Amino acid sequence: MSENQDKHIASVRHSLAHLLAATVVEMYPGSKNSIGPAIENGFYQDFETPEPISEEDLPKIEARMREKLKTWGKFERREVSPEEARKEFAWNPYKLELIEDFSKDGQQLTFYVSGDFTDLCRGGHVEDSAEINPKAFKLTKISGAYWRGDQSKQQLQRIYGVAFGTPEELKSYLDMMEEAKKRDHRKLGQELDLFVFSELVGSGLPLFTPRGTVLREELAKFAESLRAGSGFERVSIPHITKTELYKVSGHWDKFGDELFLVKSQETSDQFALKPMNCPHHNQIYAARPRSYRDLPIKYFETTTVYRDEKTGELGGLSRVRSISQDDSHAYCRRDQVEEVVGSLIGDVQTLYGTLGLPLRARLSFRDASDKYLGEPELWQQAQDVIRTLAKKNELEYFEAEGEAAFYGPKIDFMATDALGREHQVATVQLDFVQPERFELEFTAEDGNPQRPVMVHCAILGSIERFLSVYIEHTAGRFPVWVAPEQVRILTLNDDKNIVDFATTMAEQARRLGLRVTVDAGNESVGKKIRNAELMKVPYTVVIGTKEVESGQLVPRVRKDIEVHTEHDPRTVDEFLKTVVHETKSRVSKTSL
RNA sequence: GCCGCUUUAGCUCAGCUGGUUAGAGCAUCUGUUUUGUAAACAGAGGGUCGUCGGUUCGAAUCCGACAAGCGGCUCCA
Repeated sequence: MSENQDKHIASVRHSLAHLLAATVVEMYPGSKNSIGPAIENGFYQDFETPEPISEEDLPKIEARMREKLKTWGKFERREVSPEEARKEFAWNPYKLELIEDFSKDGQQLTFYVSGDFTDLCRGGHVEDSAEINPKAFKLTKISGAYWRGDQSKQQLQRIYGVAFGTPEELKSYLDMMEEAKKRDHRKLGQELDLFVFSELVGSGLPLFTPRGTVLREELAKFAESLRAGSGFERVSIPHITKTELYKVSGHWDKFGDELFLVKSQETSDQFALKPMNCPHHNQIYAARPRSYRDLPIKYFETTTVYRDEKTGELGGLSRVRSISQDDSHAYCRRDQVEEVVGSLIGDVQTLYGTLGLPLRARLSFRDASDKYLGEPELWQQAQDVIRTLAKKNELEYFEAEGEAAFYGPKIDFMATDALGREHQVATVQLDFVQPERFELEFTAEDGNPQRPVMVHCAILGSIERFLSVYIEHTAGRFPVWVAPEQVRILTLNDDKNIVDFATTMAEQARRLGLRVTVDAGNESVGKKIRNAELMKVPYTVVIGTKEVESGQLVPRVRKDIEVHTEHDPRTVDEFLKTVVHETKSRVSKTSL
């Protein structure tokens, strides 16, 4: 899309926000519109309404908008004085507040009039409302939003709409949303039996079933193997700590309200569930004197942290209160930062490359403000290193000034899923502050103590959140190496030879480390195939008299998997060997 | 946390304006059937209608509180 088209569609969306405001004010007397900009894919408008508007009212409002659009006419601009503006909007406290703000800054106030509706607005509309295609917009949802995004202020009702240049574009957008709904990881989690929530356990605390646990473990194992390859050593820490730890680290002030506190009945110490792992890992580092020769020291662990997130923000696996991380901390000398960060970037690329998720990197740097801790010279050096590595690793990247953490610059990775949606996933962060707070040291060549630089990294990030992305990306059709159930063996009937053959084959497969089940139930083959398909099992094998007699089988391969050779009959051994190979080498396309 | 909506069997959902033993499909169990690549047939079991409280002669249905779930709460006239 060209820049002009972008501009035009934004003005269409903005104009629709006006139309929406006019329609609601007309249909719900006493309503006061506040603001309504164009946003990605559409627009919204915030209202104070005497009665709550519900989702069911949207079609009515939409119909009335189309009606009004016919005679809506041109958008006419008029410059007005603050007095005039105040008079016009005496009924609307939100506009009055805006009028005060803008006129205080000496800005020229402007009205835009179209149809029978006048609004305070700085502009950016279509010239004539005939440019708005009445079939290319739709009101979608309704929600609460605070006046000026401020929790302490009046809560308004926000009505959202989507709008495009043509009905076809609208349709393809709505189809995409439909597809996203089908792939919703919460729905698939239920259908594929991956995880559950229990009211007794609490919200935001997912329980993983055997199938879901396989997913977690396979992905974590992959991340662990990359870590091992990069010289990280595994450590293990308890999930609680005295709160003292966070007072030293500085997290107490920052994370205080997200902390789950744990009370001891034995001692007077106050404990907390860990909301992050670095302070614990730091204690392992600090437990003995370190030499420059020992560095970099690299600790790694797959473990769970707990954060008391706001209940309204929880949802499925995307936002949980028990967060499993593949978390690592490397302690290194300044001259080792490049090597350490470089190898982590490589690991991130390997993992996402294997999973088929394209990456984009945001280099989050500091700006000129003084909220950042640590020597500016060290920052500069670290940011240069990051930029150099981004180039060297051929990352698709952009720099974001002011996005750095207060303790150091970082690289945030975003993955694009099969529906084109971008999700923040892996992160590599430099930290100049914690080594200081914990007084971490190593003895340098000259015998003097020095501070190490800390590098935090999570490749999967939060495993729960990653799973939500990955389930939706694959629509539950996991590659063979990740699939909770890799092979399902179906029996044609309950003939003893057939059942024995199937059972023996399953045992053999399990000894090879494969995840296999036997369906010997009293159902038609068609039904059993259907069940296997619904569970998205990659390979299904039917065992009948033919197979028992010949010892050969023709596996049924899940449709999305690309098969590189024909489905020749093959022996059980040959088949299982292929699946084992695919599992070990983490291929997603079968070679059968 | 805040606003709006939702909560009926393991799952997906019916149940009109409050009125007798709350329904269906799938799943489960039991029979029959012995099946060749996306749903065989019959029967049975299963719900204190999210929880607690209220209104009423009477509540799944109306009201309130709590819990859980869903859509949002950054985009600034």
